[in-house]
Amino acid sequence: MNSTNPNNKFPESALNNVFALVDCNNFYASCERLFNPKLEKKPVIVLSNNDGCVIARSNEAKATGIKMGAPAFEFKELITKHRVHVFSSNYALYGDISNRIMSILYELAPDVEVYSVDEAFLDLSKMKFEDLAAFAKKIRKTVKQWVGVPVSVGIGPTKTLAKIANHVAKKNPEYANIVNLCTIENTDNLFKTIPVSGIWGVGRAYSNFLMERGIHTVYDFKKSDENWVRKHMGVIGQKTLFELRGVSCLSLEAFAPDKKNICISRSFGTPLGSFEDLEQATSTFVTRAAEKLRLQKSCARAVFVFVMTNRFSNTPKYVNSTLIQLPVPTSITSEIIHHSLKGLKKIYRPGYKYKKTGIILSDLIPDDQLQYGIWDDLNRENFTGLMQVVDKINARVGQGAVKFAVQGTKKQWKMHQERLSPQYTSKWNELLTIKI
DNA sequence: TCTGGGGTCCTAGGACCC
DNA sequence: TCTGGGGTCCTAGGACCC
Repeated sequence: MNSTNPNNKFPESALNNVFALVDCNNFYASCERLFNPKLEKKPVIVLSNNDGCVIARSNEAKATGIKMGAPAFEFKELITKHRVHVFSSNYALYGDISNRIMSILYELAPDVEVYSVDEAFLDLSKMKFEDLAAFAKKIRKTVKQWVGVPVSVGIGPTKTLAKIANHVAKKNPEYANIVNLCTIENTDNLFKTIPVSGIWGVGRAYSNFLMERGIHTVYDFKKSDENWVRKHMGVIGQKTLFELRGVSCLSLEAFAPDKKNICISRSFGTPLGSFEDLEQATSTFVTRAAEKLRLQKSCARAVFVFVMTNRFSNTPKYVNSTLIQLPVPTSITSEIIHHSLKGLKKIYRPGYKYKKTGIILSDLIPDDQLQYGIWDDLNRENFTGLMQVVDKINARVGQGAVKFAVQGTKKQWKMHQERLSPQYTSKWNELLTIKI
């Protein structure tokens, strides 16, 4: 390992830090409720693409026994029996609601790290200790009042502890969605009641590993030997251990770094057999990925293309992929499509029913560090200008307003979304109308 | 019938070099 | 009869997150 790797170093002590984690309660389900108040107190679930798996559940839905991440068809009976309201995922809606919530947090707190669509860390180190509880209440109240989504707030001296605090706040109604570990007398007693799997950074594999060795709770893990943890869980596990002991190893990252890979992939509603259909899907994926690429002002040096048949069915299976080095780092959609389709041709085999394909743009570099090849005969300036115009039109008129011919118009590969709610906040013709 | 999508980081081990 | 050692780079795979 590189000796300059900063990951080996821990601050001596960081007890003066205070972090908060603000996390939306059952976010997607709460978003669906916003425009549909009849759903209050009713079980609500949201499904993944193609209406496949359960990816969000209201508390009432959790109580019915519907499992997170499991295929929806396994719960058909429960859904009917408990009259669960089912929605296809509506990412345009959730993204917009998320932006509104985050902008409130930016307004209320000095330093914010948007960690995911429904979570943000706040650095409250500069805030007076006695003001923390009131501040957490203010966050909850403001977000609820201005946007309508309930949130939970966990506070602690490290990010990992703030995560745990949030976990406790959500699981135990008596805390009313706010837990501040800094003011709890004996956190060890609390930690004895939380399973080790509740720790941020301890997933399924590690929690099985730990439980087999008698480490069942957060408390057990916190008391584990540092070197043993380092040996079996690497530097990340060691950091987690330190964080649980109150030593801050993970700082607030206010600025999201550029992506190192950009991936677009989809499962198809109906499996595809023909090359033309896959070609249309693949070029559409490249188009979206290249938009994202240009948004962060990067160019890709390679593109990875993959295809696969349904891994669950008994039909003939085929999985293949190819990595294509682009002759010149580029963000020009047509150029990346050209190379991707060459790759697709290489791995396509007729006779299979393809369930999923995708592309990954990789080896990304900032677009101001380009080195053009000597034999490059493409007029890059013209194409870059064209891309800017296309991006502008699509941003204004709507995604896909201007397309490449190869993307086709039939969209054979479209998803199943039988229970999609309207884009209440981001499409003019789907705005909510209220009759008075 | 029906099983998501998009990311990151770390580590071990092989290739290669001197 | 002998068969080094240290370093870098790359990749695949495994872990995690939401």
